[in-house]
Amino acid sequence: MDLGERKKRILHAIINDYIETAEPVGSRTIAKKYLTDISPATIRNEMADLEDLGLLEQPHTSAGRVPSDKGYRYYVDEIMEVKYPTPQEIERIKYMLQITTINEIDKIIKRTTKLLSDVTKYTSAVLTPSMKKSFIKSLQLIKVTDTDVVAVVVTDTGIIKNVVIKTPKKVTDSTILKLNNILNEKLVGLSINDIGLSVISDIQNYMIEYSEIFSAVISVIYESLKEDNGEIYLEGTTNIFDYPEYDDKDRARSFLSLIENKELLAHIFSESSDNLCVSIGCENELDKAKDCSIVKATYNIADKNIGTIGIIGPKRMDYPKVVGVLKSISCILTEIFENNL
Amino acid sequence: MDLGERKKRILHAIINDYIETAEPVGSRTIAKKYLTDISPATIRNEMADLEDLGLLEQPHTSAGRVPSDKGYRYYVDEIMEVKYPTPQEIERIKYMLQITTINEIDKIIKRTTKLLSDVTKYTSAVLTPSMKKSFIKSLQLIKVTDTDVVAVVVTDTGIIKNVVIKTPKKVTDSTILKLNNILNEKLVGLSINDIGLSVISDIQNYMIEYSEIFSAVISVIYESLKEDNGEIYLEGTTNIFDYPEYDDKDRARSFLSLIENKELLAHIFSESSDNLCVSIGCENELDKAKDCSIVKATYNIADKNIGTIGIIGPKRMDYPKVVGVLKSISCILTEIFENNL
DNA sequence: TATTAGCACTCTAGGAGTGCGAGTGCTAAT
DNA sequence: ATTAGCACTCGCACTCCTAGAGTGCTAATA
Repeated sequence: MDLGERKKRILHAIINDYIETAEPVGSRTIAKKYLTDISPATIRNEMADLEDLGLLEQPHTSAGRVPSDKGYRYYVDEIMEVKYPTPQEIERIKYMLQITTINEIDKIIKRTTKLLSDVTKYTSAVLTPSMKKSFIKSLQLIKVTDTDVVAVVVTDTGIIKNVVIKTPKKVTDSTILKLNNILNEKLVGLSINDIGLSVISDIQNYMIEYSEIFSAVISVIYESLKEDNGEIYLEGTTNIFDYPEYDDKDRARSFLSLIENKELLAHIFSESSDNLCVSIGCENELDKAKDCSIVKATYNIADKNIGTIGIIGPKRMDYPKVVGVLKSISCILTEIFENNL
Repeated sequence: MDLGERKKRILHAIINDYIETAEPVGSRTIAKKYLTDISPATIRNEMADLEDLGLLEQPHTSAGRVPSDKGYRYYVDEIMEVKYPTPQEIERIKYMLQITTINEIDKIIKRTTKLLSDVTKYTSAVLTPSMKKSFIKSLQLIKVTDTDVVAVVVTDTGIIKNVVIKTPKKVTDSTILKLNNILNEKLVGLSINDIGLSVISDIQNYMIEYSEIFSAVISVIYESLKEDNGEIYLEGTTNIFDYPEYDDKDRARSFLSLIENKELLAHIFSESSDNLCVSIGCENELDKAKDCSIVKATYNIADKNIGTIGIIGPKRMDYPKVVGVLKSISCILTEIFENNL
């Protein structure tokens, strides 16, 4: 759909103004503030056209116009220019994320989340890599007591996971050593999805004498890894109160209850087809998310497109800025993880 | 302060009614609904007395009375009878918390949090044990790559913590083995607070040949454990929207921003002097918590009074129920951890 | 033919005015 | 000591009204 230059300019102006003021925009405002070369009357005619096309909406007769979901979509796809952070800002971001005495992925992720919400003033969410897409880099059993064993799994994506195992009978150091050797030999390099019955029964052949302990160990490890979908970190959840569209109690509640449900969020943020993805209002699958917008970008660990960072906010969102920030920060993250793993 | 039987009954009735309805309570209501043997006029006189004593407040002339913080305090200390869950409910709670294939403390804690908010309809918070109060039960280094080592610390309180260490030069398996042996021998049984310069330099004598790697390892482990204050889990954060006192946007915001700050919450919940503690309104140190009430109880792991479960809600809280539930569940938790560690 | 000025019309937000109901405190009677 | 009665207070909800913002249409203009 090509609108023609003037309609684009008008739509652009309306969306800019609405994003800034949260008030329906009238023709006079546009003519005065943005397009002094066109008269209000002309703008009115164009606005009526844009409304017919479904890009604008009128809350009621005699109110100004408000962008529709479709209008925002057109704006994001065809009109807006992404506002990237300045080189200075980029440097500052890198500085804030990188300096850390203890180089844990978790820490960097948490800081990123905070940074995102600070910079954008919206709610930010970051999803850590899921076990499922990772390969096992190391698997070690640690004997804590005679019947308590902890399995420590380290992946190529830097996740470290502990699994507590209560063994059905006492284990000795030498049993642990033996199990360790065989588990390492057989499982290192595999992904969770690769571990199936065939692999397990294959290993079982090697350890008939420990079969009882082995079964306990492997099933617990397997279950525990399988159910790992990555973790969600959130920041700036109360930022929505700054936006008048959430003055309404029910809206605020529905937004916050969406955000409270970590499984739901993990789901929303995990299905990352594109490197950057903007979902506006009704484009969101979930009913609860139908009056907000979600922008998400992926970052890489171990060359895999594996984690997601994102922003949840009102549809009236500063898309150019949010998209710019997310793109930049996802690149920075990828870069940091490249150098640190 | 002894009020006399009638005043107590009246205060009791007012608080009950106010907790139920959230509306200022008038003398007529009391006479009709609760104390049919006394006339409204008498109740009015008594109410005036109670107001003089600072136990009741009047939002404005010609409105009913509302309990003051002091009034709630008197109610909690002198009047209310704790409502414990029924034996059937206790059984159900035990059932819900205990059945778990993978016996991780984390899981039980998360379920407890959810359960608390489901049962009480308020916001619940659970604080996991802090490293600081725990003793090291096992400390193992795992070599992941030539320069990446993971230290796994297991405590008597069941916390498992991973510390990622980048060594300044390559380490061999035998170095790891040696370090492991010495660290275990020297540190197991100590608490984090016990680890000081003297202990560290003592160990250092044993490993002059590895001093470089050792320094890296010990400092990272020490820093990482030292900063661990336990983690906060929250559930039911949107429950406050059910309570009309939070219809007001600013109140809701201030409540939610209190809740958003995990460090603050951890602080509030960590200073547990008593086994059960009720803080009403102004009794809370933090300004942001001045218009809500916090009830918390401690649970034990390894015979140490170490974790906290709690409820945050409006001052108009169902104290008898909340106190009963918290007392019961903290006992159940202690019991579960006794049998499982 | 595209643009614009003018104008009648529509609709909402917000303020003023009003009556009702709930509740109180005081006084006098029981 | 308790209670009935009554005058008084105050907030809430309701209605009414106006001002203001914005539209769409029509006729004039470039």
